[in-house]
Amino acid sequence: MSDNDSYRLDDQVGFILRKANQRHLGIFASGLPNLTPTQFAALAKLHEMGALSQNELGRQTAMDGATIKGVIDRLRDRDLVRSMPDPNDRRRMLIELSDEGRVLLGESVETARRITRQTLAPLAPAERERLVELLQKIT
Amino acid sequence: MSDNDSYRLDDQVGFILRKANQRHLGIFASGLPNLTPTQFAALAKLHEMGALSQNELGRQTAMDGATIKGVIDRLRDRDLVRSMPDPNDRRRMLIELSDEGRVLLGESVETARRITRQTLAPLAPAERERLVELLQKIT
DNA sequence: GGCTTATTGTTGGTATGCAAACGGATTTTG
DNA sequence: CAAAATCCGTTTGCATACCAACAATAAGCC
Repeated sequence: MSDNDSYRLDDQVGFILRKANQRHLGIFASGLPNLTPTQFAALAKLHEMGALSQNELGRQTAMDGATIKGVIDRLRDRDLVRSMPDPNDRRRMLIELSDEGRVLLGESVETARRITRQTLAPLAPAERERLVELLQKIT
Repeated sequence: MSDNDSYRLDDQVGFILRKANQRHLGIFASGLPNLTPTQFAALAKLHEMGALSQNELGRQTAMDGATIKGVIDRLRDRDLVRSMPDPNDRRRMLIELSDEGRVLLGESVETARRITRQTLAPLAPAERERLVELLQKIT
């Protein structure tokens, strides 16, 4: 039945997805060396939505509780975000952008746009929309 | 100039790429719980190409030297691969599939195919080829 | 041959990322 | 209202990932 020799790793979507992601991470690291993609995502979401609980910020940025905690810890160590207990729910920590975080984000957004363009540079304009569309569908 | 409020994280290809990859990793972990995607990639490449040096295997599977080392160490601990010094180049370690590794790979390939199908399930057949094609281009 | 350069594998450091378990707080439900 | 279920943040353990630095070896060049 199953012909093992016909399985080519390089044709598998998971492998290609991992490589595409790798390339993007490289571009990101070159463009914004002092912010990781997840750290930037957290700052960007806080700017979009205002103060959020830690777990809620994790959901908005596709990180589980254990991961978002480390990200927030490192951002707080650099004074890019502040955290304070939610007065309405004693389980929650409210996370908000600091002034420094807002400034850094502002300085970084244009570069972030360029990173997106650079990642999609090998594609024709119509293909770029198509790729994003297809990726959205499998998410 | 740059309107910060028009930057939406959810539209950025890097963020979507990360989420798509996350979904695939979840599917993979459900289907093949005792093998990570990178471990499977290493076994599959060794089957495709025969014995390889450690670094060369890393290049074939898109892992840098530090990463492939850990993967090989864990595979060797489980006797899925063997490693031996290359007689022609004393810097190199030759890595090859063990019989156990070959058996496990054989048992896993059909599931791996299913994982690929499942990852692409939300797409129509024509879209699946298109997505893989576009991802290849940005790699 | 000898010198420079490149390659190979290793180590240490930092940062995701997920699972599982936990105590505390809140919400749901009977 | 009390018990059960859920949610919150935290910790631990494991496995990628990349970078930078390093020693040993090999390859290239004059």
